[in-house]
Amino acid sequence: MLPTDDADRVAPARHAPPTGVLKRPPTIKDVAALAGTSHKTVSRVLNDEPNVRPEMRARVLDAAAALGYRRNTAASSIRRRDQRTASIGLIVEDLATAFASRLTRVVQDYALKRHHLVLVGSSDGMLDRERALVAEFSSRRVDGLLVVPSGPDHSYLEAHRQRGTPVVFIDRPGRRIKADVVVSDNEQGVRDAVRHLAAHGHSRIGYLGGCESVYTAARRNAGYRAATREHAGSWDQRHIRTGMRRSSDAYRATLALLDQTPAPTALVCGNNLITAGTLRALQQRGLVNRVAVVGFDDNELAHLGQPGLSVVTHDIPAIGNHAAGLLFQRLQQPTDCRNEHITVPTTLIPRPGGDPGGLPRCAPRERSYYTG
Amino acid sequence: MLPTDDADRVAPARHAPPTGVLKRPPTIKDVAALAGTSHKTVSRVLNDEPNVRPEMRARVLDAAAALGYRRNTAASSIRRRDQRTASIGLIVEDLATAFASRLTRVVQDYALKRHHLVLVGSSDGMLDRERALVAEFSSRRVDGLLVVPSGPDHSYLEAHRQRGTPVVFIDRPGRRIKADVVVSDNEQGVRDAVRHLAAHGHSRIGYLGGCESVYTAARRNAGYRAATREHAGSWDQRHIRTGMRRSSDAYRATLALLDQTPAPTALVCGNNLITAGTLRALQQRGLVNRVAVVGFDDNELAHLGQPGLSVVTHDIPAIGNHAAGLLFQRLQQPTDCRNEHITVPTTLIPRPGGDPGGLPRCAPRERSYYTG
DNA sequence: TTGTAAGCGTTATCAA
DNA sequence: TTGATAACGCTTACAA
Repeated sequence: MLPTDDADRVAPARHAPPTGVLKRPPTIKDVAALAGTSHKTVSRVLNDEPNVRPEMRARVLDAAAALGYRRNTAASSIRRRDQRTASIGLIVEDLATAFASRLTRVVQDYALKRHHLVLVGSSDGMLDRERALVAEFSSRRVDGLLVVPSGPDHSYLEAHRQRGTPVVFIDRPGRRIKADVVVSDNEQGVRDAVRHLAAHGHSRIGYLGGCESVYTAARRNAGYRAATREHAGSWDQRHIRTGMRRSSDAYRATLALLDQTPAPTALVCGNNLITAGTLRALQQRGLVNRVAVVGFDDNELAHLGQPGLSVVTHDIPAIGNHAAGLLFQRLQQPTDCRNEHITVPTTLIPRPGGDPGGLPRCAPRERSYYTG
Repeated sequence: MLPTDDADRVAPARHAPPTGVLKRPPTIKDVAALAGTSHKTVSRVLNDEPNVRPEMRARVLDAAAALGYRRNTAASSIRRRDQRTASIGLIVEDLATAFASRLTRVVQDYALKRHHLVLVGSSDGMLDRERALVAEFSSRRVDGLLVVPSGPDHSYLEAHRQRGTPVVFIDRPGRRIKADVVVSDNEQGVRDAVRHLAAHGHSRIGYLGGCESVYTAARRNAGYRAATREHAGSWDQRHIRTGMRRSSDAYRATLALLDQTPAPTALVCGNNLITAGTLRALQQRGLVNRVAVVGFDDNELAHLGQPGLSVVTHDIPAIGNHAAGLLFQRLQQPTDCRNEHITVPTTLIPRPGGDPGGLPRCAPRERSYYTG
């Protein structure tokens, strides 16, 4: 390229060019030229540094606006002392799920208020995908990481922390590493569900839960056992089934529970997949409004007023805000090394089956659907 | 800082240091020092440039691995000729919705295969938020933009295009600007719904639609009118209601339709909010299995085998892949300026109410729920 | 095949 | 209050 690097410019720099005539994004040098000052002064203005005459400041801002100037954050971050990129990484299991997308939305809103951007990735529950995403985010020099962890070992994140990238786990703790974590109160959630059903006169309350190897499932299963102990004597061990992986597992298990004598009059489901299978089974037996069901996890069905289905929901805004809050706290005070473990209460949303025609007690989330 | 910038290093550089002992991410200079070569050679290896001895290559790769080196993409992008950042921006209305999050997932997978990252933002349907997000993405120098457009004027994007950032609209065209766009075939979707109901013996098919000012709603309303013209004479104009904004509007409108004589025996709903209101009304009248309903947009209810509810769904994978495909095509051939308008067919998923106990014809999307 | 020097757009240093 | 100059981590140009 020739010494005069104006070759790719449409208008000569000496005249004030109309907006957007550059083939490439304008730089502070372009702004400086238009404002008739040095690029350092432009930098001062754009970074709200002191010691700039108001008149000069206005001239620079005008020039920047006229050119549609936007700071190149890449160039900014490599030069600045703290190397900060004003971005954080978030790894979820599957962004296409309701939990992950709502969590992401909350985190993004939190970050955007602080002029940070969120890079998101889906691990699909696979550790190698998680590590690949962390590596990708690391290339982008994210200032911090929020991770819904997958797999048996997250000690690899220790290196990132030592380099100044704080890590906060969400929904379950990382393994083989000590770090901040924000989880739902899964155990209490199931206890609330059982208590709710008992308060409505149910004495035979069945439970369908997931695998003990899954952190949240284990906590929920423990919650059911705890509730059983609380009401000792009035529960039947034959009414508990755990280890379910698919909705079809729950479908079959529900049919088996219903075939028992006496059969449970109410069922608590440990997650949405299980709820789906259980509802199919109840439908098949024509028991949809006869057997009470409390599901776990947020469920669109409940918001549409599905009769007879109550749900224990995650408080996703609280989870997201706590996690993001912890991360930004670490970003501001990198010295503080206490590992916090925050447990967020769940919410029981009752949907009594006795009033199927009524409006749902909680207004449906109008914005949770695509309405284009 | 002193001339020796090793001050913040824990181990001296002359000894091979164990992994992760730097307080900051390692640079190519760190790798070069460990491999005993120059940083240029390291760059060559990392960029797969020719003319490197295999032995040297191996030494560099070993050193990089030992240090946990990751290329700083920020530094890379500001220097490289094309200024590419290997990232694209995606603006949706609300990431917390099923449509947006599934679309985002598809786009991310497409981009990740090409080693690109996706920055996502939610406009909430507000033009000023959309512009703020575009500005933020512009600071990050995204290589291209995918936009679900909001508001009356998107000509501001012209400047970005002229600077080499291609734009592809999704779900509806941008206004006051010519650009590529990928949309669902909303009109045909409603026609399919009407045809489906007619084929099942319905002759009084009602319709509840959204506001004409909304692009997709207008197309769907037009689809119903077209279907009406196709079957001239057998339709009752009193069975169409449009302009609905909330589910409560649809709730009331449905009750009004049902109060007519003769009442419609089937209803087509223009979007999910409307479907929710309609189902509430049918529930109240005890007509859930008596009046057939076809909803528009993907709907969790349908996947759980809600009896009597069929849905017209977006083909979100096709939409996302087409949009991302168009964008990457533009990135590879910036000269090609034809504006493509791609219409993606919708899918009708029938859920006959006559077989409420049966399994859904399409397997439920097991992965579409949070199952933690 | 390898290394030196320059430069990207920005921020930091320091002199004017 | 301002600006010349260096530096960030990397890629490009070019010389060895």
